[in-house]
Amino acid sequence: MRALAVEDEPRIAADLAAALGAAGFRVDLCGDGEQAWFLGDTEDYDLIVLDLGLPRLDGLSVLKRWRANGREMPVLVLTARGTWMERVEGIDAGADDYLPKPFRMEELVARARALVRRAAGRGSALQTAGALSLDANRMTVALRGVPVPVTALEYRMLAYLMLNRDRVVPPTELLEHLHGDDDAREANALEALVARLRRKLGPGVIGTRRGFGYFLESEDEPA
Amino acid sequence: MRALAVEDEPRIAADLAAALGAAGFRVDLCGDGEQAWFLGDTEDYDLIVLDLGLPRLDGLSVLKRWRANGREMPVLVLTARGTWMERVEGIDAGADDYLPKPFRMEELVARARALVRRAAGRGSALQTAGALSLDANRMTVALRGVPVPVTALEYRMLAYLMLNRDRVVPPTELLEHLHGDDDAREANALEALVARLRRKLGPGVIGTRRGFGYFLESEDEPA
DNA sequence: CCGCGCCTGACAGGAGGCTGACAAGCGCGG
DNA sequence: CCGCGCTTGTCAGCCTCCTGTCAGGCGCGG
Repeated sequence: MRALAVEDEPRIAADLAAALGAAGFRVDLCGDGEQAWFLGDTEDYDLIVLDLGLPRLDGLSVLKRWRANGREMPVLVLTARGTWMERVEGIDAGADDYLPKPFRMEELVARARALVRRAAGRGSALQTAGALSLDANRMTVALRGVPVPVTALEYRMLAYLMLNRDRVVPPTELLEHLHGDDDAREANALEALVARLRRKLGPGVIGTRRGFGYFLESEDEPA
Repeated sequence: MRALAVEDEPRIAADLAAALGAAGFRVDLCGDGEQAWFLGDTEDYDLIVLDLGLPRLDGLSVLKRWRANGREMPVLVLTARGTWMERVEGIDAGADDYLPKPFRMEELVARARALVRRAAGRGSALQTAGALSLDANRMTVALRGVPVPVTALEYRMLAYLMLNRDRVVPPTELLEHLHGDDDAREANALEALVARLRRKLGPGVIGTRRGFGYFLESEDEPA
């Protein structure tokens, strides 16, 4: 678990390093805005504690640059200037949490842990098959990274096919999974569902094995 | 949260009352030094905003008497004569913060909050998602920095969604969290709650994934 | 070339979700 | 102790979007 502490005041920096270190982080220290920006942009940190008052490059600018470059690591912002405007700016710049000085070290560590915990829960629920990817957390579907709007039923169908990839799933099994077994529906309902999905996803995603059922295509095999 | 505003100029006094009131304080007004001293000495305020130029008894003297009597409440001093010497005097007299006239009301409110927070012995903890920010200590909600009045139940709902950001939360889970699991409520109660919150927060904050649940929108993804 | 299986567009019924109104519960102040 | 306002669950109506059904057409396999 790596952490970067950006703080120009040596005493506070030392305290930060000690507290985060005791909490199990491997801590890098940095007291300069430009260096902080470089480190955060090139290294992989699990957490960054960022003071706003920095030499050479302001903390808010550093944060904005990171976010502009797509860096998503959790950032905990510290500031002595706890005015209303500062807060709004910090939030807009993409801070995940905010702590005004003075603060108790225990609280910072607690908040840092919460941030890391939250970040860990992100994005791990992604399943992919070919160009298709499902996010089980957000219940969303993306094709080649482009989000595709799907309904609840459509999503469940894709999820089931994803679960049974490299296998042809019979229509009866799909219907049974999508609805209660007791519910009797015409086979055409499934076909309509597949048709609607194919219209959204395009060809080469859901394949048909005539007489057997449906399956997810691997996409890399030339049609 | 009670506040006392000591200011003899009626227009400024009215502005103070309005701003502090909007910030969640219950405000007492007072334009007289002796009365201010009496109030501050006998009532329990969480914050006092004190103008220095007062009739009958000077603001600094009032402040000194309070401190001499062991009154520890946070005092924010206002003065038109914003010289350096004045400031030192104010701090020596026991002021916790100092604001020269003219000032922006937002800054006064921000400093007032900071004082109250500091007096409470802990820093405020902000969590943000998109344009939304929650203050876990004060149980307040702000949208793009603008405070939004929410009820306790509404706050808990937002807090739970914030805790599970980047995830669609099923209605059953939300209901279970908001009330005891044993408590059986109609699903419509949740919908009504969401509707009321959306009326306060506007669109683009609480999203719906039909058939799955609710989630906090990240501000840039239009579902 | 034939037939069956699958696909597709259109459509209507219905479920899920939204909203305004209302009333009971609750705390707070007088 | 009473009254008032705020909060919140419930209800009914409405609206949107989903989804099953139907009819017809295409195409693969024989």
